[in-house]
This record gives sequence, structure tokens and C-alpha cells, in this order.
Amino acid sequence: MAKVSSGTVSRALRGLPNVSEKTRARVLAASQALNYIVSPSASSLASGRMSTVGVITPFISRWFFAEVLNGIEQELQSAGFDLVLYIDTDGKLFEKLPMRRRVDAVLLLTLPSDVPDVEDVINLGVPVGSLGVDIPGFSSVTIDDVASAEMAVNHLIGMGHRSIAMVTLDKESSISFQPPLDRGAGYRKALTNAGIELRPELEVNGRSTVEGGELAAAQLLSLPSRPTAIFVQSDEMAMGVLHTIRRAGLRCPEDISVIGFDDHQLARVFDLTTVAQPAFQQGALLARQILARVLHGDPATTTELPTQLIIRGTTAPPPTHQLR
Amino acid sequence: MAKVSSGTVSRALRGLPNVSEKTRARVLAASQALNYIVSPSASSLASGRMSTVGVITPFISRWFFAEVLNGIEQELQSAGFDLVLYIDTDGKLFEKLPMRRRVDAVLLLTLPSDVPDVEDVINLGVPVGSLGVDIPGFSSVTIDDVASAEMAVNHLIGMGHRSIAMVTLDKESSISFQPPLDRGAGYRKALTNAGIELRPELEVNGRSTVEGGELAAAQLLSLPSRPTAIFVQSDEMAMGVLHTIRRAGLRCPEDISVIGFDDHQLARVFDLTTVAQPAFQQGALLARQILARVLHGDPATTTELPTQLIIRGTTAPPPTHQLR
DNA sequence: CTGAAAGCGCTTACAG
DNA sequence: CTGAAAGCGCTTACAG
Repeated sequence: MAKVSSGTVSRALRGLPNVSEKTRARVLAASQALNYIVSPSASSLASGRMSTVGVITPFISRWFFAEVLNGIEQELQSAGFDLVLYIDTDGKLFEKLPMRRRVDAVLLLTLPSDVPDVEDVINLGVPVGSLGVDIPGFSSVTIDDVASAEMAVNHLIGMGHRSIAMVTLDKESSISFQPPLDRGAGYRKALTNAGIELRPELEVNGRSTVEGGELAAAQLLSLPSRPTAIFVQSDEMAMGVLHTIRRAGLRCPEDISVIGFDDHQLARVFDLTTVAQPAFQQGALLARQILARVLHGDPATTTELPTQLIIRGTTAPPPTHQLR
Repeated sequence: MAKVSSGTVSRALRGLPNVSEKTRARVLAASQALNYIVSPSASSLASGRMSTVGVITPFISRWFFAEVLNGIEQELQSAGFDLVLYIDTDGKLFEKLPMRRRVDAVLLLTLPSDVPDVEDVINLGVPVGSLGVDIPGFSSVTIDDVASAEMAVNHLIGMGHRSIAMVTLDKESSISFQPPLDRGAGYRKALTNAGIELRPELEVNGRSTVEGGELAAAQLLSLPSRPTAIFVQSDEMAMGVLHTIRRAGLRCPEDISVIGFDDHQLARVFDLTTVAQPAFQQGALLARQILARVLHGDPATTTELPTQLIIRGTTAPPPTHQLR
């Protein structure tokens, strides 16, 4: 229709330089008129480019992952890339390696548990990005989980708390995730630095969920020597913790302080003191870094984003009559 | 390596019947040894099948959409299909029609506002599924929003409320979504049937967010004649409403009742009376219906899923001294 | 049951 | 600046 060869059409449509303006105009006009869309399969097969990145996430309904995904998608969309989403609940997705040869890059929002799997990922032959962990050869975006947790616990210590419990993200699932471990390390570091003895019974697995937070809190409240403060590794679990505290007839922060992690959109509603982390931004940055690698062959980089202590109403000095 | 032609490899690997068992075994062994993966581009180009469905959603961090997406992904994954995710905040994604010729089907979690766009979708030439609206030719999964809202408002009326406000999902955005309209209709229907006069100032836009809910509630509470109950079109907004009520020094449900919609995972924590809808299931069902069409050429079907009134602690009879 | 061959719809050196 | 042609890696009638 534009009286040119398919090669020229291809060049014109992709905006390559070596096409005369009048030819390009003619091609574009015809393309519009025919409502033409290039076949991605054919294009990929011929060029080797997929214009797609695969994202593997263990969850999608949890605030942090949803926000990260949001950031990734926005960035990819504006770069004209598609996002193929894989929700991998049990960390077994790599056995199928479904996205192999289908994507230009893979973004891992969590790491599969087994080290061999990590090898598999590397063997995908495409750039890999990871969130929350810095792995050699991967593009990654992280926060300083150790220091952030330490900051949270120091806030409690600074107010006079000595008996501080921790509700952790899930560590027993088949999915391994570095942040829970690092936040645990930060918690212990803060206590140790303050000369406070570590008590294993004060560390309870909250299974990453609201319900898990409720159960973990119930367990902590039933301890013979009840803690005066709880550091919770995610805001969602913290909401569950607050619920249990309220139902037990205790007041927060008068009887017991609670500090979360995330700055979930509902943290403000719960008046929850927490450590804010930029979830959306982490996703966007990770996407940008991986695109730079795919598009321009930039080297893999690691970026650490800052966190911030947000003091609200769920933390206060411990009750004076504690430990009587 | 298996001493067979590429055609036979193709047949063997895809499990087609006309391959001898020993040949198939040889091919599979070689395929394993070489760590062979078929090229999706080449496969798609040759067969015309993409094994991919595109999903367009306006949000991903909102509970309902995240759950729906979860259901869709699970179903697609077990069918060996990939999910390409498009987050379309402003309803303008169709102008780019990015997924055209790339997916076997498109799932719309919300509808673009302009009717012409709907035409475009139909012109994609692939099966389309929609959530929450039943459009001729589309596969769809819905709930009865009118009846569900009516049920919620009747619950309030049954307890003696006569001054009932409504906080709506966003209707002004460039994205049109049927449920807000239907829930509004159900609200009005319930009031009218009970012989209660409709008061326009009692309908406030909550913009679909927690913050919007807070603002909407503030507006309602400042009304000269304050409502005794509020029907909120989503649990997330209801949480914001509860927050405002609490901060205004009012008690829920003693001073004012609140009923939500969704049965969000935190509804229980807020002790929120609400209308439960099966979000995950709606997604899974929608995916199953579209797969049946893609895979077996089944006709487009519409399924309506049930909702359920969950009575918790945020609704009670109005204060006796009302309207004095 | 298996192979040879065409073809899917592009992109990309290579000439000119 | 443009065209002819090869080739990307599969799938699928068509023979045999």
C-alpha cells in the first residue's frame, strides 16, 4: 500500500534513521489506515528481543509487593516493555523455568530457597534483578534492614523499654527472603548494644499475615513475664498485634508499645509508629536498573534506599509499675 | 542428538499422539540433556497460539484487584498460560492497544470509559472477559451489586436507621466501573422501598481510597443533620470512615453505624460489618471461562457469584435521641 | 509413525 | 535511502 518493501516498512515504523521523511510518512499513513500492528512473535524471533521482563513474586496482596509491582509496571510501561507476572507461592517455579527464552530479564521479588535454584536463575542467560538482597551479578535494590530494625528497637530502648519482643516475617516457608533475617539481626544488635539479654521466647513467627500477627501477640501476652514493647517486622502483622492487644483488654501504648515496619497505607489509621520504606520507588528503581542493562548493556548495579522512623501513637515509655 | 527430524521433536515434546514411545523417550532424554526449551516466539509465530492472556487492571494495591489477580494468575499458571499485566490508571491504555497480537485473550478488570474504546477491545480479535459488568460477547463474572447494596442498606433500615448516608467508590475518574453505579442504585432502591426520602447531600464520593473515606466521613459528620448510619462501597474506604468517626470523638456503632463492602482481610480487625464478595474466586472463575473459550472454543458465558452479609460490631440501632 | 518442506511475519546485513 | 534475500526456530499439512 505504501509501495515499499517490508524491510523499509520495518525501518520506518521503528523510527530508524535511514529512511527518508516522505517514505516514512507514507508508511505511517498506510499503517494507520490498515490498523497495522507488528507481530511481536515474528519480531522477537527475528531480532531476539522480547521487550518483556518477567517478574516473580511470592505474593501480590501484601502491601509491599503490590507497591513494588506497581513501581515496576509503571517503569516498564513507559519504556514500552511488557511485564509477565508469575506468582510463586512455594518457591518451586524455577523448576519449570517457564519464562526462559521469553523475557529479556527476570526480576525476583524474593529468592527461591535452594541455592541450586539461584544457579538456575543465573543460567537463564538474561539479566536478573533482585529485591531486598544483594547477590553478585544481580541488579538489586535494597534497604538497610539491619540498621532499620536497629533504629526501630533503639526507639523503644530510648523510651525506657527493656523487655522487647519481636514478631517476625515468615522464615519457615519454602521461600527464603533476606529481610526477615536482617531485621532479626538488627533487633538483636540493638538489644545487645544496650546490654539487654536476648530471650528466645520473645521472638515469635508472625507468618507475614494479619492473622499470624494476632496469634503471635497472643503468645507473647501469655508469657509469664510479658514484654512491654513489640517490634513487628511488618505493618500488616502489627495490625494483627494491635487487635490482639485490644481484645486482651490492654491499652497501646499505655500498657504495651508496638512498632511496625513498612508504613502501610493504613498505618496512619492505626496511628502506628513504624519504619517507612519506599516500596513503589524500590520497584521503579529496580525496573530502571534492569532496563538500563537490557537496553544499553549497563553493568549490574546495587542501590540502597533510605528508610525513616515515623513516630506515631503506638509507642510510649513502659508502664512505671512494670516487672513488679 | 535423538536422530529425528525437528518435526518429530516438536510432536514428541508436545505430547501429540502420533509418536512411538521409544522415539518420544529418546527425544525427551535428549531434550533434558541439552536443557532444551522451545522458543515461545517461534512457536507462537508458527502456530498462532500465544499461551498468554493479557490482564488490564486500574489498580493493584487495592484488596479487591489484588485478590482477583491472584485468582486469575493461579488458574492461568496451572493451565500453562502466562499473564501479561497492564496497570491502566487513566483508562487510556487501549489507545496503544499494546497487547494486540500478543495474547490469546484479554481480561478487563475495569472498563475503559469511552464506548469507542470498548469497540476497540472487541476489535482485538481475541476473546475478552470482563469483571463486574456483563457485556454482550464478553465472558464475564459478576456479583449482584444492586441486590448486595440493597441488602446492606436494608440491614441498617431493619435496625431502625432512617438517615443513612453513602460513601461511593470513585465515579469521576476517567475509568468507568459499573459496581459503584449499581451499588448506588441498590442503596436508593432500599431507601425508596422503605419510604425514606433520598437526600443528595448524603451521597459523597470516597474516591476509592482510605483517605477519600476519611474526607467523605468528615463531610458527612459536619452536616447540619448528621446521618446515623453510613453505607460505604468498599471496606478500605470504610476504614477511613471509622478513623474519622473515632477522631471526631464519636463512637461506632453507638453514635453512628458503618457498613462496608468486600470483606477485606482487615475487616475482621476493624470489627466491620460488611458485604462479603469472593474476589479470588471471581478472578479464578473468569480465567477458567476465558481459557475454555481459547482452548476449546466454548461460547462466552456469564456467571454471577453470591455475596453475603457479615454482621460484626460496627452496626447497631441508632441512638434513641436522634433527630431531636 | 516419521521426514521433507513450506510457511508463520518479521529483522538485518548486504548490495546498490 | 531502498530492495532482495536470508534467516530467526518453530509447527503443520502432506507424503510415504
